[in-house]
Amino acid sequence: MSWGMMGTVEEGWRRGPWTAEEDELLIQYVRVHGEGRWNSVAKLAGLKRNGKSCRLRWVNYLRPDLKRGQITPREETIILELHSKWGNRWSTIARSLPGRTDNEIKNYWRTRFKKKKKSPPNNVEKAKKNRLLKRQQFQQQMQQQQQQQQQLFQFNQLDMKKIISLLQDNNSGDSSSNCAVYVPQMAPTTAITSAYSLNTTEEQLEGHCNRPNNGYWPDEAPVIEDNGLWWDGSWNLLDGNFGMSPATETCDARKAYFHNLVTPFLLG
DNA sequence: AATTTATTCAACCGCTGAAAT
DNA sequence: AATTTCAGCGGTTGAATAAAT
Repeated sequence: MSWGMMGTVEEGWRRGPWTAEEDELLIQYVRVHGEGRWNSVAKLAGLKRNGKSCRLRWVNYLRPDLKRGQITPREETIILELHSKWGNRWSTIARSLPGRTDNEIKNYWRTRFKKKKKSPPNNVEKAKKNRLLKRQQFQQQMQQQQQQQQQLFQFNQLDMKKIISLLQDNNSGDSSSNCAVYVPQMAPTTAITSAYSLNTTEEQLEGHCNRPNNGYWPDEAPVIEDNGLWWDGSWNLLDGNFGMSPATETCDARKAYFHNLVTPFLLG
């Protein structure tokens, strides 16, 4: 089937690129009926599109919460990291990138990171240089982020100790309370570079998906990392805020924040 | 300026699993 | 319990566009 038949009706359904009018009909439909029940769109909205096509158009293009524009370097970092963890589970990866679709992420990864099948011989050297440059830039970026993370982590550990000692002081009046404090430990550098180190080859990039040997994937929900951090937190961490209150806030405000953070972990 | 080649990405397909009948 | 319907997923295609020759 070629796009030469685009827009033709086969078995009653239109195919190919959507027109502005069709988009408007679909938007109206969702406005009235909500998402879902895609197979009734044709009947209720007067669209000659099958449910599958309608759903895809909405999910990948018309949804109001979609983020337009290019993938940012930070989003790219997340994509690479999550792909190294989950492989081609695009929808899982997309859940950690609000406003981005699995299709978008899949296309992005495939066009930028998937090994090229063939390069014209005279371009081989040029391509190699470009790749090396990009890899070095990526490595440099990662190192900067790691340094930031380490600094923040050290700083936050100090802060955390102060808060904990304050809390323990507060509780010391009650000798019967046997408090145990859970302090989340974080590896100084999360494994963002795990699959993308300086020596990473493109072959490794393509086949680096570290699926467990037992062939069984960990729980899909991309919520909690091994080190106990949430991905939301990781984004903030990359922002340099470590999932905390903004840098402009006072130390007291941060302590209050930490108090709230730590209190749930106080046992006893 | 014209042609060829490479890249991007919207939209499709087949498949799977869950829910409904 | 078996069948059908539906939503969602990942892989693939090919038109449009950009870059190279």
